[in-house]
Amino acid sequence: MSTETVPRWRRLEPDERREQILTCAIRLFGERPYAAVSTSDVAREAGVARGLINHYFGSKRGLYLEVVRRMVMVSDHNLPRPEGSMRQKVESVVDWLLEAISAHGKTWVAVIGAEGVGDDPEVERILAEADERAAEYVVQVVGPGDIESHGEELRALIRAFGGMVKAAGREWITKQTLTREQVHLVLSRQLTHLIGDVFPQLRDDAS
Amino acid sequence: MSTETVPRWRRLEPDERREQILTCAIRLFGERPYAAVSTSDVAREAGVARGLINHYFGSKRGLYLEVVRRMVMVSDHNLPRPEGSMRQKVESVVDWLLEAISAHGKTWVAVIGAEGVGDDPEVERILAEADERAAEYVVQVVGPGDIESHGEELRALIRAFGGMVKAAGREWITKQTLTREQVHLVLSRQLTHLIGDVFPQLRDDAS
DNA sequence: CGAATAATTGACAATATGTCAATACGGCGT
DNA sequence: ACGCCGTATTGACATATTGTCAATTATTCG
Repeated sequence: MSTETVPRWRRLEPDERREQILTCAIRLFGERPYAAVSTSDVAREAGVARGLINHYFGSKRGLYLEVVRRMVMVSDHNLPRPEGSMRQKVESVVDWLLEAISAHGKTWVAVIGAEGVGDDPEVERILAEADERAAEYVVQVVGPGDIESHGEELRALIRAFGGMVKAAGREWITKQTLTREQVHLVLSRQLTHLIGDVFPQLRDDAS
Repeated sequence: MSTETVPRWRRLEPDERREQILTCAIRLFGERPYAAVSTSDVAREAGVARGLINHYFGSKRGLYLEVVRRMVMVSDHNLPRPEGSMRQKVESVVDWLLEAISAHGKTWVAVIGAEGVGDDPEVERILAEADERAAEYVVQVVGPGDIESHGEELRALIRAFGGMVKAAGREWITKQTLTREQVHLVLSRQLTHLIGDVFPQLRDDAS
């Protein structure tokens, strides 16, 4: 006769439990808009009590912010530092950008997709930081050597270019109106033109 | 002795009341994220009972969608049809884009600002339609005459370019890292390059 | 001036979120 | 093996928010 008492719930390490809840939250927030996902949904999905979510993330908003952070975070490691001609470097950078996009795939689209009205300052900050990092990397690789001055303008240009990268990514991934090769061509050419022609003129005008 | 009975509330025409509520909603949703705006807030702001919001817009989400629509809607009227050289036409189109942006100002930024994770299909649809209209207009003005074929690719390119327009707009309006003149220069040059050099090559490659 | 119409209200029910004391899992020492 | 203890986890409670709808009242029309 089995006197084994089966535990009603498993006790996990905080980091572990946090991660598990976060995984479920990422999926649900990726499928439905914020308001359509209740903390009960997340709790049920994770198989835990709803209160545990508040214990680990404070509030629903806290959980949401963590999801956003996790989704846009890019590991600073193994960032390639391509060498060679400008053309080669540009193509490498664009390749890296597209790779980052396809890696996240559908999830990525949900992240950068416009929810519409109502910009949450904190969300804004997280996304802005991710954009800034990507821009910084691009500048490091394909930027001209002499950016002691007007470096801020250059980064601003690259961030603006980043908007085109995202939009082109949507055309490729979700709308499928462009192939990856086409997107690669367009972004490479545009970036080359931006760095080689537009930025110099902008710099000269400002002098 | 005044026997005048002052009415507790004014009775407005449905269109009028709808508009009034919508105005308040636009302001509030522009200031705070969706979840941080309660229908009670909107009702209080408009000086009406909360139930009236549901009467006119069905649900909070319905009100929100209406706000989004109103914010991204561009009147199809008085769209300029600039003539002249390609350079002039491009500059006119870019001017129009920037004008549309500055008209809405801060509000506009909130609209196209990424809320983060969780793409509402309906919101997505509204924004996509607005983008499509803008792209169509740009193609009509600065597109090459012979777009009987590859017109879809061209519109896709312009929509991608639209992403850069928005991002550049943010740099100008909110971050103030670029001036309007600088943004104008960048977008004009990039659009010219896109239409004149990139698209032809893309078309030839696909032939 | 009185009745009809419809805009508007306010109360009610259902659902979602945040809080916290009580509970029970599981490691640790004996 | 066994019981103790730290703490991960629960579950109930209080509050806030949303949607519904019959009752109310401002306004129009004869």
